[in-house]
Amino acid sequence: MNYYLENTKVFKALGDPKRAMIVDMLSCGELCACEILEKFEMSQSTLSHHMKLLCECGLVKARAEGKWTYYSLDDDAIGKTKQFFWAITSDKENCICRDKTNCCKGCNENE
Amino acid sequence: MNYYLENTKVFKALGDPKRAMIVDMLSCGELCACEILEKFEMSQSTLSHHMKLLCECGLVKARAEGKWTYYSLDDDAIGKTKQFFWAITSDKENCICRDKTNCCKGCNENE
DNA sequence: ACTTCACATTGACGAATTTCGATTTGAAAC
DNA sequence: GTTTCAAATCGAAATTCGTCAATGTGAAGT
Repeated sequence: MNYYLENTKVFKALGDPKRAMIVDMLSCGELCACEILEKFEMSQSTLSHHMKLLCECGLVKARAEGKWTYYSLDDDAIGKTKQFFWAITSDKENCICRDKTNCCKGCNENE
Repeated sequence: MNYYLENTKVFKALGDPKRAMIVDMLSCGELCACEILEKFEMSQSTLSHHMKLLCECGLVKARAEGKWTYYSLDDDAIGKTKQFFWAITSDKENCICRDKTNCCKGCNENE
């Protein structure tokens, strides 16, 4: 899959203030869905949807235990995201702005 | 304005692969709109819209010079974003998950 | 003044996102 | 086996987003 498309999924997920807040809550350790839900004024189905998005972008891991689902942050994904953010905001030798080809090709494609 | 809402605007802007790519291009120095447009398959009005979003979230600065508009990254905004990302993904003493109040209040409000 | 050029703005459209209530699933408790 | 509980899934409604063609604006060139 395309480099930018893949890496921006995390940013898209963090672009919602409630999801950013959920990540903030998980940064101190694993929580189950019901514990997270207590802090918000949203329906259970809405939270479930947000958690699915956070899992799909890789930032959050889900662990089922009995009736409960425990969520926690994925350190690898966090590290990769930091790297990507650093990469696109730092000067470098082989900057794409110096790439003579039209580099938009594939920027929006799914694979 | 609310802490999360304010800081997630940058992530929302970076949630689009084309905008992330524009930031990547600007990381090596100032560029005018026409230089950016060359690299993409999008209309001029669409690019203008993307640049407006990047400016509104603070990540990009615009500088008018004659007919041209030059864009560059805002180092302060980049630093603040790194700090915010670090804050919501690192363990800390006063984690919001230990906050006994319903901390959703204001999470989605405009001020 | 008129034209041209670079860019911004407007208005419109389909696509994606956010949200909810209702329902389903799957595990535990009785 | 029935009930209960936690969470996921399924429509459906409202809103936001990405995109474009058309138009507006403001500076430079003629």
